[in-house]
Amino acid sequence: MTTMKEIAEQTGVSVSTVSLVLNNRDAGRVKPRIAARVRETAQRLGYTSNPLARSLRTGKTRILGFISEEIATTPYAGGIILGAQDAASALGYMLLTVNTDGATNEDDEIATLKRYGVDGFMYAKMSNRYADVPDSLGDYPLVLVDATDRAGQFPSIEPDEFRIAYDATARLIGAGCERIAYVGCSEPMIAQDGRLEGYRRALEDAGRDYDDRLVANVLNNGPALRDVSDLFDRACPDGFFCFNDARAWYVYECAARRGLTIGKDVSVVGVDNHRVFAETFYPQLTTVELPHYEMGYWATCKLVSMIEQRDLHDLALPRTTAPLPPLDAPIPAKIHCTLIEKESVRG
Amino acid sequence: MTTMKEIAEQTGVSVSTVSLVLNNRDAGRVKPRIAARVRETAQRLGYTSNPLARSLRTGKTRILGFISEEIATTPYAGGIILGAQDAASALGYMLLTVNTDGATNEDDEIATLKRYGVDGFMYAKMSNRYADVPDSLGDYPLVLVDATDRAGQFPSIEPDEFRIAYDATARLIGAGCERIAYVGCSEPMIAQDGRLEGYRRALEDAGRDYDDRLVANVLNNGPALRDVSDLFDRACPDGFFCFNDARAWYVYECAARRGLTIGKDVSVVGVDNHRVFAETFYPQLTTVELPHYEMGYWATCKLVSMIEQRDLHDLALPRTTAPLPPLDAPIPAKIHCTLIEKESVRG
DNA sequence: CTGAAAGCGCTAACAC
DNA sequence: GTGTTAGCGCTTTCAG
Repeated sequence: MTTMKEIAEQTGVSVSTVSLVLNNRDAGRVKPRIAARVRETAQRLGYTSNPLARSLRTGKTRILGFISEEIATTPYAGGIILGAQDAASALGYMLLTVNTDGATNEDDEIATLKRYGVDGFMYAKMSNRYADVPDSLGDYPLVLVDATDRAGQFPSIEPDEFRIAYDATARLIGAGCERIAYVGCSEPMIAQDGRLEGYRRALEDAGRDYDDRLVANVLNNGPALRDVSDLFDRACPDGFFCFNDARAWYVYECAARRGLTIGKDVSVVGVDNHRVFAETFYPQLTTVELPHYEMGYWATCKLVSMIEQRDLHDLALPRTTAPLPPLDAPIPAKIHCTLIEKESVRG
Repeated sequence: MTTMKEIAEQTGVSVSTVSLVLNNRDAGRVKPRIAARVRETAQRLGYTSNPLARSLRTGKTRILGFISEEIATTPYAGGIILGAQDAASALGYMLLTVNTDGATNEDDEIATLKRYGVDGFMYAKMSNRYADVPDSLGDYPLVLVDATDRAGQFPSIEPDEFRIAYDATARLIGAGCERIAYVGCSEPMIAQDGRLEGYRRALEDAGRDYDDRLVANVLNNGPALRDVSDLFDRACPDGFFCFNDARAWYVYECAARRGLTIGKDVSVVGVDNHRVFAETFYPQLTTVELPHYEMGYWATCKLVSMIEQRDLHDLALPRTTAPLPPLDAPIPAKIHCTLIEKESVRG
């Protein structure tokens, strides 16, 4: 690793001059000719800055702490982290990712991240819910991902749950379904509340009555299969909007047991259906892919914008081949899905 | 953040003394009484070391670089990372995780990790295969995870593929299956080669002939379903060993279309079957859970042992509630699965 | 315009 | 036994 000192020696200038030039603070301070020579040697020697040494003076490490509680329990955590990493990489940051199982070790992990000098934190949940931000995070720049701060103190990046459900239900209506069911989640959370409301509103806007006999909110466990089975028996739905892939699987299973074919006898729109299913077994299936990657990406941009006091939308410099959809605009999923940004109250 | 300087001032000693004490290098160098007072103020002020400042002198950051190529494309990446993080945390390290999509940005990401001063690297694949280690990693401590270095230069932590298949097949034999099929992967890789061999050997050890009409090696795509379907038709298997969950799903689907019940008409042992399936729909199913968490955990221990020149098995200090299985010994899965450690040739 | 000097928090020779 | 000193790589006054 070449250092500024080496560049200074080889160019015949002082370290301070090198520092000025290489940080682009040389306008009107260093002679262009000298600056050029410095840059040239830096180039030649393949200089890259040592962010750790820099941080000792500046107090900024360009490291971001990413806190997630269920990295291992869902297949979708990866998407968020990937997006966050790409954005961080494009913006010259690194991600220090930690996992907290419940709240037991959370404060420890946060303390460790602080020791490593992170400039800010992302606090990610794997399904949109209200979250209590640990006190220890209070004095740092912080963005919530797929969650909302219950206290309204911190900004967040989350999917537009209402619209997901509204669009999904509208599509089922458009497909000619008469009895559209919603298989939701019985835990209260933003994702569930927003989607139930979107489902209801889409029905009402189409001049139909909301009928709670068509709704089954279940957990992801044994009794769920029976509950969904009951839903089939009591309401004979011909269309299903499913909260997530696990819920959709109950529907597939119940349909299979009744000899009903997905895409022919019953229509299904699910959120985050596992690709193997959607593509291989049920090509008729309509899926809404939650914008995990985009959430991670935008959350990182947001966080960096807070840290550097820059405008959020100046920061979107995707390095990925596919263009990143703007916040609050349709993103490329099989059904439009919108990302929303919630500002903090105090913001 | 309190510094050594503050501790020194408050205790009335010099910074060097504080440093000696707090690094436990005070034996016979600092008076016990003084050492005790230093420790006491450190405690009182809640001192935690600044690893970045330390690294400037020592050249060691206690940061590990974790390189993975498909963090987002498989639900299992999380398990490996989680295990790696837990081990790192227990050993006083942090993980800097980067994702490389193919080889395009790999060298960039590696360079960045080096700039951040990582002490060593883990290079993880998401299914056991031969890997070409990038040259840029050559001069660092390195452990491969779920992969083997093609050049045999670097150590690796991987599952015992042969034994997975051997045990799975033996279980099917024990369950009374007469015509046991293997639904494998048509890409050549360690996982596939080892499992096919384990399957074959288990049959032979039971005095049966290997019959390639009972084997269908497929990709995870459209034609796969037809190939598995053909397997059903040509060989009428009553037992299946499946390479992974995607392969198992083809079997479920084919069985369902023929009115066959899993666990009654056909027995299935699959690797990494998705939990929702295994537990909710097919409780009769036997699954082999790959030890993802353990791989990440042991790989980290191995890497740290190389960095610190300590014995690997002194390092296993699991912080998790469940005890971590030793290397090369049965681990708690529904079928025993063994982890093996491959030493580097030069090691 | 450029360089010398101080210092971020810490470690490690080397004096005393 | 303990303190002084120098220095890791970098930024940032402040002289000149």
